[in-house]
Amino acid sequence: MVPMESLFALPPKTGGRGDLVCYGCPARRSALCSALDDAEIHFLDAVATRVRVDPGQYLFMEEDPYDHVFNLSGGMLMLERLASDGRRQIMAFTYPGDFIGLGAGKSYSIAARALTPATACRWRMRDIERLYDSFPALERSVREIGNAVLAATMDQVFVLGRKNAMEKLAFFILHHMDRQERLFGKRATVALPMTRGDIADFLGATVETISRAFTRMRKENLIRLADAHEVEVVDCDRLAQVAEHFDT
Amino acid sequence: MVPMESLFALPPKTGGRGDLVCYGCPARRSALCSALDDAEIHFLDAVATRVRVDPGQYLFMEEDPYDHVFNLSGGMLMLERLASDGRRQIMAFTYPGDFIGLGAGKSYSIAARALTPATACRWRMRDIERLYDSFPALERSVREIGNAVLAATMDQVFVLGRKNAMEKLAFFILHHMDRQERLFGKRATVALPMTRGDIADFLGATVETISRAFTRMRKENLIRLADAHEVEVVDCDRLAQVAEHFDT
DNA sequence: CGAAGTATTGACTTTACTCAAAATAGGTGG
DNA sequence: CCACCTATTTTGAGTAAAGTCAATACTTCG
Repeated sequence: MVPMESLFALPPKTGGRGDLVCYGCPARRSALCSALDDAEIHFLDAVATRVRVDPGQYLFMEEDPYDHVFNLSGGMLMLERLASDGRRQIMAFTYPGDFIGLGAGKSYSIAARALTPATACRWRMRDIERLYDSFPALERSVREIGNAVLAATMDQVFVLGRKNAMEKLAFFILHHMDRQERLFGKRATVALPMTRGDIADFLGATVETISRAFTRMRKENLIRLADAHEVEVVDCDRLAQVAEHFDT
Repeated sequence: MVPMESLFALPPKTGGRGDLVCYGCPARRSALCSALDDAEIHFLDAVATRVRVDPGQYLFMEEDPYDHVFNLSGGMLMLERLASDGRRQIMAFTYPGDFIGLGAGKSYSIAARALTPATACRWRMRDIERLYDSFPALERSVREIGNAVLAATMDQVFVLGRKNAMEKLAFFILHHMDRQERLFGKRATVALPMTRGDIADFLGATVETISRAFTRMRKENLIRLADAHEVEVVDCDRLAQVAEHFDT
């Protein structure tokens, strides 16, 4: 079994080619950075700050003034919203290459918290907006990222509004399998570094319901669990069917 | 009681000033169109088609090729997603001035269906994208609209994932009160032209649960119902408290 | 090794769903 | 304008899925 840590490895401090960190960055081909070519990327690099967050720590919190955007280069974050009475909703789990900081208003409406050790590039909104003027492709990329994030959020709305516990969890596992295949290639297991509570707060359920759904999937031989955070999908097609429709 | 129809009145066929429909359009100050001034707006007008949809009819459907965007000028639409087994999730109810057509991929991921008689401006995506090159402010507007829509969709995620029936409905009524106040000014009642079933499919519940929540709010004197589609909010602050937290 | 956090399981409760029926509203044609 | 038909809304009664509370097992990490 490949240790999960290795999947979310942090990027090297220096690039492989030339002198720019960007050249060797695992997020170089991400939706944001790929908008600029190797000749242009140093404009983005010049106004970037590299930040690092340890598990459990926040990249930003809900009330922080909304004046920076980020591109995750290594590790995994979760974007969460907390209500005054303690109820929590997780909006997304983010992977290397993901752009973070889409929003409106004067403060963030979500907090970004590290699930694994993570590194990100940070830009002041003002600097990014100035770059939009020089590189329209950059603004186009951000707009398209926004469209993709919106589409994913609408998927989540459907799942939360209209799916039961088994369907929700099947959707969740398949989503992460897909993301991890794209990033790391096909592998034996799906890594789920978040807790059962985190999954519950993403899917609009309770820890117990999620735990029972895992157990049920295991018993019905849809998945195998090496440990709580390593899921082997036994029958992908059948799991996809479950995600589509499951009745008792 | 002001008839609901009048709120969603369709725009006049010709503008009030000059020869451009845009000049007299109720959506002239909308997030999209206000990106261009009176001198520039004719570039947008030149490639626009005006379309009209009757209640129950579709502006576009889920499978249609995704190659047009719209700006609603009059009436109300709902954006809905349908699953193969008949389950439906409504993503939004749109008001005059709303931009419609944010998304990703080759076909729409939602359908847009008229709730009242509605009119909209339609543009081919290709034409709009060409205008982005000449008017960066237009692309900026669309990007910002996307951010606002994403924020609203995240609110919906929280509501669906973490709120009970009474909280959901309180949130829903207050949302539409707010939108209608902004558009039409403060008025005695909130117009809800959609059916109970539509509300249920927006809030991730059933018709019966929504109907019972309305009845309960009426009995607790939070609202009064002239008829099923005209809600008078008796105590706005208390309704806001209910939206925040309600227990039995 | 012990402590703390996390995960699972069990027993019971509750909220919302389902099915069914009655009441109400809306629209059409006579 | 009224009667009838249909769709919508409301209400009731019973059920089921998920929530709550509590105990136990398992991990991780100092």
